[in-house]
Amino acid sequence: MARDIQERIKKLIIDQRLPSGAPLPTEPELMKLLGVSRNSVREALKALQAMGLVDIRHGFGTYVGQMSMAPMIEGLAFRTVAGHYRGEDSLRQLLELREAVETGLVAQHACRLPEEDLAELEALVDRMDAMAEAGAELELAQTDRDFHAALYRGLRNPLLSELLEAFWDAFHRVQRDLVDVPQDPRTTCRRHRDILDAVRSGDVLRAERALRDHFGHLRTRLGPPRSGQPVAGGAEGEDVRSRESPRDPVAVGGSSLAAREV
Amino acid sequence: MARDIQERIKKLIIDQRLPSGAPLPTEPELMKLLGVSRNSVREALKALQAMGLVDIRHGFGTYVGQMSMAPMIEGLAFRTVAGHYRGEDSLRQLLELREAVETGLVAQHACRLPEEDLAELEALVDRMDAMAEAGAELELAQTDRDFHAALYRGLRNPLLSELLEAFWDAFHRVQRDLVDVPQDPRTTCRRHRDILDAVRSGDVLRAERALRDHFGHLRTRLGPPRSGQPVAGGAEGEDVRSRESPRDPVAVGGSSLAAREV
DNA sequence: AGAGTCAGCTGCTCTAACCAACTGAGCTAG
DNA sequence: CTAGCTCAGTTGGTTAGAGCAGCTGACTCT
Repeated sequence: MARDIQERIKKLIIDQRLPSGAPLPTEPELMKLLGVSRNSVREALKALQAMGLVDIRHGFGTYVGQMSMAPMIEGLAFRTVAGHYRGEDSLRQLLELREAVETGLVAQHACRLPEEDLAELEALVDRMDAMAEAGAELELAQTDRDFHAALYRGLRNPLLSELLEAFWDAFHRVQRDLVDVPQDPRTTCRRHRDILDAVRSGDVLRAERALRDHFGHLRTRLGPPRSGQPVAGGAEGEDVRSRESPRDPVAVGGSSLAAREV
Repeated sequence: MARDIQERIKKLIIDQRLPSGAPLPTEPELMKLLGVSRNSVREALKALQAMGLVDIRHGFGTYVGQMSMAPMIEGLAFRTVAGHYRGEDSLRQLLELREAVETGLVAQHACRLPEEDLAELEALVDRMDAMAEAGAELELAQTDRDFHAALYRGLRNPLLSELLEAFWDAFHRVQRDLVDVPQDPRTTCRRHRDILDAVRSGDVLRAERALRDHFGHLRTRLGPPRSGQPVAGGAEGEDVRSRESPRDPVAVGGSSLAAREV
């Protein structure tokens, strides 16, 4: 039934053609409109918020969300972290995903990048160099992200662009939290310049190779491949009726320390 | 603060290495554990459920979710439907996304598909033919999905496979609900057989072309391209403080009719 | 005219109670 | 003795009412 409430709110957004940012009915209004209690309305809204469909602002109102891929990053990052800790190769899978998509894309349109995009890429690589010199790790990463975003801007497909940026975000968030690899900024810069040069030359194969080298470099930094499959632990849940002892109470209480987001 | 509760539950899953299907503390336990009211716990769980991170079963308990891409389908489908109704080209963008990823992938590994996978693809195309003859639209679509899934199984990257299946699901759900194109089952079968033959031949370029033809065919069925950009309607929300009249109360009340999921 | 205050929205959290689904122990009837 | 039922006790689902917190806008005092 809670699911039903969500569906009805979604239907309301669809039927009214509400654009991103449009105000939704207030909680009391939704109560009367849907004929359910305040609590149910709130739970439905919370779920929709988690999916990025609505945007709730305290003391202000509820609005149609931007429908970005942000919640997907959240889910992907969590899935990756959880898998990593369970001994799966999730981080490598995520990197392979980026590699597969990006190399496929660059092969498709690398030869027809307009000059203005090339110029922007050039400027970005220059900025990366400068930041590598200055030792500004954070800004370097941001520029790295911008580089990859600019590379696929020419596709004129915002959905695709958002998705790739989402993958980038998820990967870097998890990598930053899980593995503490000593970055070599200069190498990173060089790889990106290689990619740019290859793209500028219009040589599709060379561009693909440069990109693959870049990802290969990243992959080696993840360390040796872990056991391909996880420990196959515990029959995948399936029918866990045996709710034995509810586990020793974990120390979750007041840990605002180590609130590293995960 | 509600966000904080979600984070702490996520942290609990991570820290305890809980696998999919493992039981989580009950709601009263979480209340004491986190020191918040039941209501807040429930709202956090609802949000996590929406992201597929936990699985709530009435009268049974709360469990760690399968972390599948299902919630992403939900979000993607909604985003696409909403965009479509707002005059954007969202459905075409989604199709282009599939095309870009799949053509990129097939180029990478089409030439090294093991014989067993080829045999499975063959069997699937045969089944598609049979279903096309029988006029079983639904089963045909399912087999179509299986075909595309089998095509990328050799990559041994479950994340990638799930994502592609998620794209397929989202696209077909939206297409089924939005546009009522008269399918020509035989053509669909032929296109898939072309892809299979090309892949079997080991000719990468031919495989890529076959796949691109397939998507091109789908694209033409979406009708002529809509205005590249949306109507640019209403400054993208941004700072909608002007909460004017809350809109005429939409008829959402008792519509279990037309509960077509959207 | 400008700054402060207050009433009124908004969403946020808590408490308490009851409803509904499911389990498992114990009872009853065969 | 077993098959089936019933009934307590668990779980999550829903409702109600109260008060708290953030924001806005108009009103008032300086």
